Amino acid sequence: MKVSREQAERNRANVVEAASRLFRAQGVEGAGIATIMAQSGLTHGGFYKQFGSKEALATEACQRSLERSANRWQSIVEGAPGDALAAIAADYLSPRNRDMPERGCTLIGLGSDAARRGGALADAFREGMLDLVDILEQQGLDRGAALSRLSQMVGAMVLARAVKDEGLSEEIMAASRDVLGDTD
Amino acid sequence: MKVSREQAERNRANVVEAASRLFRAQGVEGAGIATIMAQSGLTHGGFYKQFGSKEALATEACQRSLERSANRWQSIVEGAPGDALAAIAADYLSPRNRDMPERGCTLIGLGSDAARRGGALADAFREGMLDLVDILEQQGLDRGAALSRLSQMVGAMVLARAVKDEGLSEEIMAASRDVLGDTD
DNA sequence: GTAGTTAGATGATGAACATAATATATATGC
DNA sequence: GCATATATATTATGTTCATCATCTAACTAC
Repeated sequence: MKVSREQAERNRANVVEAASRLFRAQGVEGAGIATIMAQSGLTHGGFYKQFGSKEALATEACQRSLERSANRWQSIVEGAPGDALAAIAADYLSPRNRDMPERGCTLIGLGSDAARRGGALADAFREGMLDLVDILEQQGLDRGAALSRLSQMVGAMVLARAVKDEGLSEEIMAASRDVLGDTD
Repeated sequence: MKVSREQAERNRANVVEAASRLFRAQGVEGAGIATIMAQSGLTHGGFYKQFGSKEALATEACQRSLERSANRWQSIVEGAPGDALAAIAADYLSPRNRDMPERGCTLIGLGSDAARRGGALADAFREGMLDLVDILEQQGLDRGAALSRLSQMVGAMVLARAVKDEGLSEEIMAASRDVLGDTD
């Protein structure tokens, strides 16, 4: 049944939002269209009226969630002007990011999907990542320092999530927080 | 049809080897039993005579390939006794590791699978990772430095693979090679 | 050299999947 | 208020998947 234009728009946004959460948590292959639509309160059939393909949805979801990360980082910067870089690292290397992949950083959640699937998804991934790099550079880092700092955070979170050992994972995060704490 | 004991053992090892390659390249979900068996010159049916489940195969494959990584690192150490840490980083942060995921580092290839699936696969991942950390510690790093150094390498490779942009990916790898070059 | 064991082949099962065609009900344009 | 456009539902399609039951032929042990 038809639905008001605004409702339709809201529905579409909800689908992207649900996809962003489910893809981050389970990967693009792991989450099915039907599940995503159901989580948005819709049935799977209408999907292709709104999105060209699963890939297109994944691309939009990636875009959206990296945009959110950038906003989050920006507000950390505004909240901690003195030591923004360390504050971002501390926020990133936290149990929240480790234990809630569906709300955590997309660079971790979709990194392997971008690498394997390439295409538009990888493009969105790259652009979103570069926006994060920009934020780091605005804190006085040169490009190389920004890239290596981001790599440090991403790698620590990949490992912290993978080891499934509370103590070790805390050790991993702490080690990188230490390295990133003193603004280099 | 039955096959000699040695041949059977060789077949089994081939299956693990093929699985290790395919899982790294396509993820545990992305590679099917039939494909793995076919790549080993077998049909899919006999699989469950040799392995309890796909998960069990993934665990063995993970173990095996991280063992190989440790061997590779060890031989780099022996080949470059002066600057082993930088040599390991240079070997790791290379187009070879980026462009050939099926032969590249398992921490990258199976990181998200370990995080998402947990269980025995995550255990194997953790133990294999700790063996790599040990090698770094044997080069004079304390535990924290070893963990953060490994995180740096892993994160850079995750991003270098994901961006699908030769120039940027080289920039990412170079940035981390720089940071890891001067033995800290 | 025969008996029994077993590695692997064949084929089946049922679930999940992406995609798509058609149907339906409702909102919007007139 | 009527006609039309369209957002979503229903249902279908064909594929792929992990797992498993059954069969067969060759190896090993006696």
